[in-house]
Order: sequence, then C-alpha cells, then structure tokens
Amino acid sequence: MPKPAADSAALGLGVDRTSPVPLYHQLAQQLEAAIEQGRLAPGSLLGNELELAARLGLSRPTVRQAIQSLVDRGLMVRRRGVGTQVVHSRVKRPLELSSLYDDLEAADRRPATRVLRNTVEPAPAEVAAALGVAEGSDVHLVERLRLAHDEPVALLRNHLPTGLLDLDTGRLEATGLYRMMRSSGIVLHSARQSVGARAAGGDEADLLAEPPGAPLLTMERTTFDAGGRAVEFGCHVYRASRYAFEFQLLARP
Amino acid sequence: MPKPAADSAALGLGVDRTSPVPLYHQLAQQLEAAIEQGRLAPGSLLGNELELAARLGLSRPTVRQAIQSLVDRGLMVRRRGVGTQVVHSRVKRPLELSSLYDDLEAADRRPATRVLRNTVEPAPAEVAAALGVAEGSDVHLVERLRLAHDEPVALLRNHLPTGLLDLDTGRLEATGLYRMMRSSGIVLHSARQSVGARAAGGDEADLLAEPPGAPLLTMERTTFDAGGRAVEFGCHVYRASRYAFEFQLLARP
DNA sequence: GTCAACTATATGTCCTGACAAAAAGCCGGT
DNA sequence: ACCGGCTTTTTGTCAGGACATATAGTTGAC
Repeated sequence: MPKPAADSAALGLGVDRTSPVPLYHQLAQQLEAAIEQGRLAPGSLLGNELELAARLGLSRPTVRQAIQSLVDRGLMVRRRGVGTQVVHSRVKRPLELSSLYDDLEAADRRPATRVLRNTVEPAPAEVAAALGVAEGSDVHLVERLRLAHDEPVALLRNHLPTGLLDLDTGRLEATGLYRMMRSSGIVLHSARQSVGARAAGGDEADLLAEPPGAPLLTMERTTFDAGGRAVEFGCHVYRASRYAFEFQLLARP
Repeated sequence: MPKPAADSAALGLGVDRTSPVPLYHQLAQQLEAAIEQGRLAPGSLLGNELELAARLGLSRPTVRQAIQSLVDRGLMVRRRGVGTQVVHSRVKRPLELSSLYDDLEAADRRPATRVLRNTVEPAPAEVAAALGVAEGSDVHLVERLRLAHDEPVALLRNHLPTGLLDLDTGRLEATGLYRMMRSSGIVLHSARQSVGARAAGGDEADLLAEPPGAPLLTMERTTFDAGGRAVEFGCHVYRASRYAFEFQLLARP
C-alpha cells in the first residue's frame, strides 16, 4: 500500500502569540523545518487540518493558510478525501530572482568582481526600449567581470536608469548589484529573461580566458520593481565550461 | 501624483452561483481578462475589497482569494493602506512547465518531429540516478529531432521509466511527449532543470545542420509527478542560432 | 467471490465577524 | 510655513461555522 502511515504528533509544533510574526507563517516555517530535517518523512500524511488546528489552538483557516504556502512552494501535495502529504522529491527553490554573486557565494565559490566600466551614457535603442526611457537619454552603464576562485566566470553588462541608485565602484566590487539595489530600498518584483548561447568574440574570449569561438551561455534580463518600472537591463555572458543555470520549475494548477 | 485614479465600476464583473467553477476563480478570471484587454489599466487601483465584495454579493475572503491568485502570478500588487493595483509591466507566464512542442505550436512555427530511436535499454548510471531506478534496469529511450518550419531546431533524448506510458512512435511524431504524458493521466508537478551551452560534436552538427563546433544550448531536465516520482529525464540540445529560452521570473515575498 | 452502493473522512469552498497595522492625508501648533 | 500628531482608509490577520465534494474503505446484494 502506498500510504506510509502518518506521524504528525509531537513535532515540536506550537505558536507564539506574543510574536509579531503571523501565526500562519510561524506554523509554515516550523513545518518547513520539519520537512527539511526529515522529521516529516516524504510521503507521510500530515494529519487532518481540523485536529491539527485544535491541537495548536488555531482556527482551520490559519492552519490551511500555512499549509497552502508550502503547497504553493511545491513541498506538499493536498488530495481531497485523503489528506496532505510531503512530496518525495526534495525540492529546492523554484527559480529565485537571484543574483549571480549570491549564487556563487552560497556555493562557497569565493566570488569577486572587477569593474571594467562605470559610466553614464546615452541609451541605445535596445536599452531604451527595455528600460522604458527615451532613446539617447542618460542611463548608467556598468560592465563587470565576475570571478570565482580567481578564475573569470562571466562578463556582466548592466544598464540602469539614472537617479535610482548610487553606483559606487568600490561597493560594486565588494558585493552584488542586486544586493545594492535591495539595500537602497528597491523592491525587486519580477524579471523577463532570455537565455541562449553563442560563440565568443575576440574581446570576450580574452577577458574570460576562453579560446575565440568557444561556446558561451548568454542571458538578457530586464528587472522590474513592485510598481512595474524597469530598474535594470542586463546582458550577461557566462563561460559555458564553468557555469550552468540550475533551477526548479513548478507546474501551476 | 502617481495615483492614476480608480476605475473598477462597470467592468462586467459578476459571478454565476449555479456554475460549478468556484466563485473566487470566476472573479479571478474576469479580472485577468479585464487586465489582458486593457479595461483595467496598469497602475489603476481596484477599489477596496469591502466595496467590491458588497457589489458582487460576495464575502471579503472570497474576493481576497481571487485577488491573491492574481497577486501570486504577478499581475497585481497590494499595498496596505493604499489598495490593490495592476502592475505596469506586461507579465507573461512565470516559466511554465511546458514542452518545446507546445511552445513552438503556440508561436505558430509549424513543429514537426522525427523519431530517431524508440527502444528499451538498460539505464546508465546518470539516468538511473535521475529516475531513481536501479542502474542497468530497463528504461525507455526516445531520441527525436524537432523541426520548425522544416528546419531542425533541437535534438531531444529522453529516458522514461517503463510501464508508465505507451510510447507509440506514430503518436510521438504527431504530438509532444508532455502532451502524451498528460493524456495518460500523469500529473506533471515539478522539474529540476539545468541549462548550459557547449560546442556541437560531429553527429549533432550533422543532424542539426550546424557546422561542427557551433555553439549549442543544452538543457537537462528531470520531471516529477505529484507523488514526487521521477517520470522523465531528458537531455536536449538546441541550435543556439534558432532558439533561446524566454521566461518570466517572480520574486517570492 | 465479485461488484456495486453506501459511509466515513478529509479537503474545497464560502460565509460572517472582528481587530491589528501600515500608509496617506488632514489639521493644528509653533 | 513647517512639522508634529491624529484620523481615515485599506489591506493583513484570525476566529468559528456551514455545506459541498472527492476519495477510500466497508458493507451488502447477487
């Protein structure tokens, strides 16, 4: 029988009503931690919502909201008449809106940055269209070489609208662009990406320490803030021999 | 003032209580259609939830659930004390779990398929690990050449567990693999992808009508069903000169 | 013994009601 | 004229209840 028995009791579940963090979020975090640490085995049922709510002293909608947030992230599956169970496959993140710098740092690959250019220039047509500004109006241009373990990994060219951010070269080398944007109060909301490949040109090949004509992974990205304004347009090329995009997809129901 | 006036009245909103489709879903679809057709302008406020609920004869939680589903998909943004407004940027899909065949067909690029191989073979180590089966046990192997406008676009090699699906060569050529899986009752749930690039080998180059050494876009994908079992492992290579992945990312709050 | 119908169980949907918290605008004092 | 605090508006969170519906197991008839 493919129903690996429930558990659900004595999981250290319990909410703190004095805390400012919402109850449903507390519960969601505890459940996620339990899944992460294997205390909630994959495939195991979670016990019904009514009983869970009663034991925690919460109402069913609150418990449902907590579970729903895990379902939305692909950690659990609900089946009417059956119950809610933990999925078998260990899911990671569903493709976060993340920066290369953070990714490399999380992978412990000692990221470093060399700023090649940091200027203000009139916007070419393509950039102007992406950022939604007039062609020829001033935009920031930042060109960086990203290293990992002292080896070049990617060549990053970014355009940003003026007046949004103080693009200090020193800070650009010490941290990532996304981190700088977030700490300036910019709320990153969504991005439109295009990922492709092409052969390396002469200059790129030199900078990336690849032979001319080597295959490169390319990414174009326009990032929007919560209001829907474009806050960044980037053309990145990655050494295909050293880097690949990895991510998790979720089917939307 | 960056508050482009509300609208919200007379949008043709109204629910059908005799319909089996949930009320919150009806409302969400109508709002999405209104946004799609421009009847709800980007940046416009949606009017408060209480009033909207009253006008539609619904309760606030139901209206909230409808709005929330649009917020989750990045179509709207809520701000406490302000209201809910339509985002400016035109959002497409947040990277659906889609097949190349469907994508090409949606883009009206006349997809066609040539099945090169369709056999059962012992699983190599990499495939066995991805599918979660024993090394050397039998798995399906399907190798296809995907064409668009009568030109080769991609070379698709897929491994599937045996016993899941009837892999008829004729149907494989007439439709996509994902469509076949779905119509067999398999519920696609999530996938783990890795996208990279490399130079074309001799055989690949011939099949794809590219010169040897041409840059190719590569994708490896393991797809899981709702129970978390791996149902497909694919290694695809795309002609970088003809194809790029395009998708929308959403920041998770 | 087999298959259909019934029943128990769990989630899905929807309602009413209440208070908290953040944001924006109003208004008064200095 | 400026700047503080107050009020209003709106979403955020939470409770408790009711009924619908899909699933699985059990029971009953044949």
